[in-house]
Amino acid sequence: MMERELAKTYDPKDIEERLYEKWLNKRYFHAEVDKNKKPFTIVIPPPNITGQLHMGHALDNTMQDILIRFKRMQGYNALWQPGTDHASIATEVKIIEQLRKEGIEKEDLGREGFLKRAWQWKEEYGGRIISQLKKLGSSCDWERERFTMDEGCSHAVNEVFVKLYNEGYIYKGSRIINWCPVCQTSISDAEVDHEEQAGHFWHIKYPLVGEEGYLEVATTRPETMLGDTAVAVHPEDERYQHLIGKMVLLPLVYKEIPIVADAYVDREFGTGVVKITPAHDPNDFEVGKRHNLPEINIMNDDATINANGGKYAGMDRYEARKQMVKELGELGLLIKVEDHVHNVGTHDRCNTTVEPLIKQQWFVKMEEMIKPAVEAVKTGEIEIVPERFNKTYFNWTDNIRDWCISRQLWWGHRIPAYYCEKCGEVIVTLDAPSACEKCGHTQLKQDEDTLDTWFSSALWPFSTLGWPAKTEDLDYFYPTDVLVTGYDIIFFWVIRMIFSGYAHMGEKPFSKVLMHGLVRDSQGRKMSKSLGNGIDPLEIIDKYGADALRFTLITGNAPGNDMRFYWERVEASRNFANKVWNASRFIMMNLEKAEIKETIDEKLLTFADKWILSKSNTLVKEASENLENFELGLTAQKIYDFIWEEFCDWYIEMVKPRLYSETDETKAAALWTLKQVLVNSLKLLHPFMPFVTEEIYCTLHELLGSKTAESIMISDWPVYDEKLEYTKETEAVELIKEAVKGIRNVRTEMNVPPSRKATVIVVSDSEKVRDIIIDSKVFFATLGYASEVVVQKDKAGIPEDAVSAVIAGAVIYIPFADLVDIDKEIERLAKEKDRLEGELKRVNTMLANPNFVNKAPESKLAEERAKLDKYTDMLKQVAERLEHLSK
RNA sequence: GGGAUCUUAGCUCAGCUGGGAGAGCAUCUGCCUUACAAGCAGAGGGUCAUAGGUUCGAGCCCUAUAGGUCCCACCA
Repeated sequence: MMERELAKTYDPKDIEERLYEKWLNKRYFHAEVDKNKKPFTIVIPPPNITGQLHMGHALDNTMQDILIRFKRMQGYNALWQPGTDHASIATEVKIIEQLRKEGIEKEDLGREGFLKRAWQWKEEYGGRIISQLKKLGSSCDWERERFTMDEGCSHAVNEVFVKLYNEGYIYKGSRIINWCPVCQTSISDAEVDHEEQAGHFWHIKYPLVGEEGYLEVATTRPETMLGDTAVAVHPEDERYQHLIGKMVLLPLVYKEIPIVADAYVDREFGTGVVKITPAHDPNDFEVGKRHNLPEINIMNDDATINANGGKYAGMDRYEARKQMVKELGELGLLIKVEDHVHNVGTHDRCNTTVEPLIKQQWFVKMEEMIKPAVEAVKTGEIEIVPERFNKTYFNWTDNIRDWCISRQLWWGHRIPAYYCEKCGEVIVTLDAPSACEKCGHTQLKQDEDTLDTWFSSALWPFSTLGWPAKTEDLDYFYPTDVLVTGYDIIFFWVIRMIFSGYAHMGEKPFSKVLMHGLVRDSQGRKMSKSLGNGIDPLEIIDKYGADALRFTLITGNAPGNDMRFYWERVEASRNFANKVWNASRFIMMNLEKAEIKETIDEKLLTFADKWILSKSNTLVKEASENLENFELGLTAQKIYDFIWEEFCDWYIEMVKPRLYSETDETKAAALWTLKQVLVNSLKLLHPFMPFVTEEIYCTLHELLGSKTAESIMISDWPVYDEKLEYTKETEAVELIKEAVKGIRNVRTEMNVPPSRKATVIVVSDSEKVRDIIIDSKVFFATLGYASEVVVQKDKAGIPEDAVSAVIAGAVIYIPFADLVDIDKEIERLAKEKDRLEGELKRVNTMLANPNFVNKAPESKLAEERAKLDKYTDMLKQVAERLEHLSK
């Protein structure tokens, strides 16, 4: 008796949690250095501790889990290294929000107090996303879970900072950076989104000094006038050449500023005159450097005008703009205002318009460091899949600018730089120095800033394995094998990990990068909080099970493409899980009454058995290859098709008569084959649907009294076996399938219900075909509702009123007497005739073309000739029938 | 401005190196057949965006055009 009664429908709820617990308890996810095995390593893109599992995570982690489970079964020492990211700015914003609700500002708490609060927050919520990943079935080695701000990772961060500083790659400089006035911190270029906004183009008169006239300057940000230190024209612009070197009077500020010549100016655009505000525009900053112009900062950190703005001081940037435009108008200096659509930089977190400001910040010099990273992708040492993302990658690396890494935040890795309060010496060291290296003064102050959150994630592939210590883990698992992530994160993370890998490990961090797209809603929109169109993966798991969710995310989607989410697709996946469940239930119901041996004598196998074994074997080959190439969707589809169509709809149906018979001597072979193919299929499916496959696998082996098979996830991945290529048997079954389909088709067309059995007469002049039919009469009875099967060489004795199905090599007659509608039958045959004539025309045209005959490969030629014979024969049969009936 | 990508059945999408158009859902017909109605059997439905080109042969390769989506970019 079966120890566990299998329910009629698959209910994931009963099962998933129990199995996950079991996997954890058995430590199947855990990997340790084992020199006898080859490693296969994936590092997780660490989710933010602020995060809740969303569809993107679900997709990303399902893909990783599929790969890691596949490789683990293949015998690799598979390590999936998990962890979370402190998410500096995201978390800090969250905590500030929380504090505000309590009426507390972060400054009230002070740095210490705030950090204490942040750590509390991390303890409370940081594990949430991890427990959600577990619900998905992720087989991460949780014993190795890391956090970007844990001791080891922080140590790695400091080590890297000090190293790069000493090598001259990290420098502190006064440069123009992107400033978010709301978050009150600098941000990197990658964190700026460009948003097209409708704005205005103000044309303003800048009067010439010492002569009549003015220069017309157009600007989108009039308030920056307060910081103008020059106007620029193109050196070869004839309109203005004579004015170069002269002065204009800056309106409202009443200060004389020079007219400089710079090739940066586009003569064609606007008036060909540009106001230069070095402190508030990155281009102007460059121009200013070239012409030694003063940099006047006119803005406070909250984007109000500062003391340099004279009477506008204290106003918000937009308020000042309004006021200044008004005054310019009154002074008659405003020529015109045009509507103008332009790109405005906004902060990707809070959507605030970013202000370019000159600030003292820390930077990483990129020019040299990026080189190996470019080279690696160019030479294919690192392969991005799909390849088209190479362009995205190079687009960034080719235009790389120094990376601003300092942030005016508290939650994060504090920059390990110390300033002597007496002599101002900057000391960058791993441990806080007790005295100034230069003057011996003991009052030192650590830099207030923290590091960009991506600074630590850039080190993730090796910091999690113990770097900077030379650990065995590092030696064994690094470089990792594949990185799976969304294409939206190439700049932030992928590139930075790659150059960091080369810089600190002297080696690439991973060999392949597998990119995936976004999960969108059913209308193709990005899922977002503000739209409220997000779908909670946990809700899907709750309703349909993790397997269904996983399968949905993987199928029907090409690598790197975005996908739309439909509940109907989850339902279809759930239905598939249920199909697998029920097929297994059926097989086990039969197995429990029988004794199954491990191996079987090939001679006992019928041709149907050999056919399905052959098909299953082919699937093993294709699935393994496709997985190797990261074609996850294609693999899933093939497994689905095989299980549902070939195995369930055909093989299981074919095998039923043998199972129900007490005397059939091939019954054992049928059971053996069922078990064999089922186990094979479950294994192939396991990476995609880990829970249902495990449950069935264990129940099955329990039933068979096996002690060894304790979990499918540590079982061996099936291996392709040449011996299982049964070509002859496969051909035979394909013929049977054609015949059965023909019979079913004819019967349905004639509206004959399955309850009405009928004699089937198969006529073929091929002995081979006749033999196959004779051997498979039983299939005609069960699958084709035949009461009797007659096989003959010619048409002798065929009743007048028989309907017929023509297949390659045979004609199948079914005499129905009363039920046959001759007109309908003629119509049907005429349609078939048309079809065959069409096919023949195509084949004939091809074969009549000397170019085709001469140039096409021999195999293709043979194929077409075979078709010619086949269709000619079929057409002849159909035409004969038609003629016969038309009489 | 540069780049990527998409346009295939009513809907959402597959279609891997060019060799007779596929799936899921939806629609229609018949079946509660002792694994599964979350199922079974059958059917209908597509000049593969348009125009050229390469090729014996193009949904697939090349060029152009139209429309959609996305990324990057300092035109003030």
